[in-house]
Amino acid sequence: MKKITIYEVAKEANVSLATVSRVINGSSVVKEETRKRVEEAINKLGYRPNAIAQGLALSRTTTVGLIIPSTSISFSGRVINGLCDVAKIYDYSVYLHTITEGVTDIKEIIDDVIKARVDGVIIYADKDLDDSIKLLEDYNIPMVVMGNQISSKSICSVYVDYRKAVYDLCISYLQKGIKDIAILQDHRNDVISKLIKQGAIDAFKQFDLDYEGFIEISKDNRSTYKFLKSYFKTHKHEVFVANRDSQALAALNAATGAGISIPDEMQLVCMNESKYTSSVRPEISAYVVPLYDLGAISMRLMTKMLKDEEVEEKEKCLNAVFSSKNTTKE
Amino acid sequence: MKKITIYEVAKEANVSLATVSRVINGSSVVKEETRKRVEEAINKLGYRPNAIAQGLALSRTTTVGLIIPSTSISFSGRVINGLCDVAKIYDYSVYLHTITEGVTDIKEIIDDVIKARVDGVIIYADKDLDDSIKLLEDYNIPMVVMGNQISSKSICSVYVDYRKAVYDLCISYLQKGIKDIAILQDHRNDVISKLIKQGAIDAFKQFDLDYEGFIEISKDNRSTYKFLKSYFKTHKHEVFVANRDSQALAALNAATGAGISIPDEMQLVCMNESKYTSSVRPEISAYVVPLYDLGAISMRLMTKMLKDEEVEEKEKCLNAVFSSKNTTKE
DNA sequence: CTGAAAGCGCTAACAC
DNA sequence: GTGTTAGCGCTTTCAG
Repeated sequence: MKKITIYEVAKEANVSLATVSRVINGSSVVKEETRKRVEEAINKLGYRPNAIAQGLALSRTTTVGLIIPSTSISFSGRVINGLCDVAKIYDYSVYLHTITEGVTDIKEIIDDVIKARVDGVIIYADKDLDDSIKLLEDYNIPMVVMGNQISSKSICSVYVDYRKAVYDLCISYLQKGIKDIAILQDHRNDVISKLIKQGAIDAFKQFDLDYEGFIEISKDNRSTYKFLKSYFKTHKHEVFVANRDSQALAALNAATGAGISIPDEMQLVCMNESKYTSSVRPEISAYVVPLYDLGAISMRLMTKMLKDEEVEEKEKCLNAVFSSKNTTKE
Repeated sequence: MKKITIYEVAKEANVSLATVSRVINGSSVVKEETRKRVEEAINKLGYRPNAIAQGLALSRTTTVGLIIPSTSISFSGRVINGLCDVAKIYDYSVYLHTITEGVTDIKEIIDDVIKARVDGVIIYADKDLDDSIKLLEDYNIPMVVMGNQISSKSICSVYVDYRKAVYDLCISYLQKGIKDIAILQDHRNDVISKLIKQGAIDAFKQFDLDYEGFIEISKDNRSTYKFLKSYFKTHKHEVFVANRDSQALAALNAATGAGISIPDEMQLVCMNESKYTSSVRPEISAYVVPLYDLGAISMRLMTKMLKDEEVEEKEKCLNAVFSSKNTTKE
């Protein structure tokens, strides 16, 4: 199948290429008859407009760059689904870039998306990405940040309010007189980890208490499980909060292994429900985070920015909903 | 930051745009001094070559389309990592497309990648994608199929030999006189599910036996867990094989719930190890599938095809390695 | 309503 | 070595 261009179509339909272009873009009023003729020619020849040439002519690519840290890609599968589905609806293409710490330099990636002349960039910010964001801001390219609360002239963000979730959680426990609430650090998700901690701090402050239940995992621990296994030999808490599903699983196993009965002696809450938190026994009580929506809404926001539609909320907050299972009481 | 083109750079450096182009592409011999001058101009102006224009001029985009069924995207996170990492090395960009059954039409997606003039397409084939593949073949566009064994002039493939894995597994059990080996169907991964079944059939044939242990899950079952829960009320097997990690977890829970002790009464094997198969207790014996490699090798293969380098193996087989944990004996 | 022609930014012969 | 120029395929005024 040789490459066939707008010229071939024009010749076949006996019109000028301008007319073909008009038909393709469904623009100005083309006489019904000519349109028919052109469309037939297009079908006959199997013509597919060259998006590259269009991009060049329009200085617009209907393409967005998606930047995701490779560490969170499995976690963000559903995010990508939502994002792509919406992109499809609005006829945008998605350029995928993963950043692997130590391997891929974020600067290079930014360079790449700039070169590719994407119309916008959507970036999943599990770490502190201020630098990169500033870099992109210089290019004045519309940007949506997922997972972080931030905004500016050309930046919107969509995030899950983990802080509030933990805040509410802690408040409800504190009201029952339960104060020994431990929160496990999550190196992989700095930003979220900090938010979660903050939520607890804020809640405790309401009760005139200082929060001191944050458990730091020193960097040299090979795995959360290993760490917790020894941790639970000497510690126990009324409530234990983990961020990632795998951390919650690790906690469940380690605690059980150490003879701590869950939920009787210790309650366990995971901040990110997944099919795995409900695939273990006991099923882990967890917050259901609207991942698909996170991606979908981010992309929708992007389309709005690109069409210069008004964006009512530049920092869109999504709520995580608590789903009580069997690692918490009542 | 206004858009700055090769012309601006040329003017700034006091050379013609051809020279700038040469410098960018590190091509022909440019006098060291002029090169310096041009590079300074580039830096000063913050010039970034327009990949779109380059693509047009070269009729080559150094871009590959990646097509992934949205159902397997979480599963394929590591695949994507491998793929992107290698893409980065060879300076290719990745166009991501997810296909959601019932929502996105595969034909539309093929249309999109054609329009985008990608240099090649990498497609993750969990279902039977013969039609789509033929469609792409018409365009004579280099293609790498992941997860399926197939090849032709313009098609290579990288796959994991699940058939052989199961074959070996069955043989080893049969040699011990264990014949009651059940394999659970996996609707989500048709192709693999069939391969796994085939492996058993082949193994049993070696012992002059017909294999009859394939468990079909009728489509109307809401979840594997629900299905197995009632299944294990009346059934029990010496060995139970599941494909996906979540199916294995479901089997573990359902069986345990039904009072079947694992591995004593029933051994359990999962065909796809994940952090979750080893996050439950007992840890599930499973095959470690080189997902990262699957993506990395596929991309590497693609770069070879695109450079017309010789491809020694058009159907590259990857091996899954059995990792014995606590749901199997010895 | 349709055609002619000037770009969009870059590459690659072909001259000089 | 470096500059000139003709495209790559499409959109978009501007005429007609």
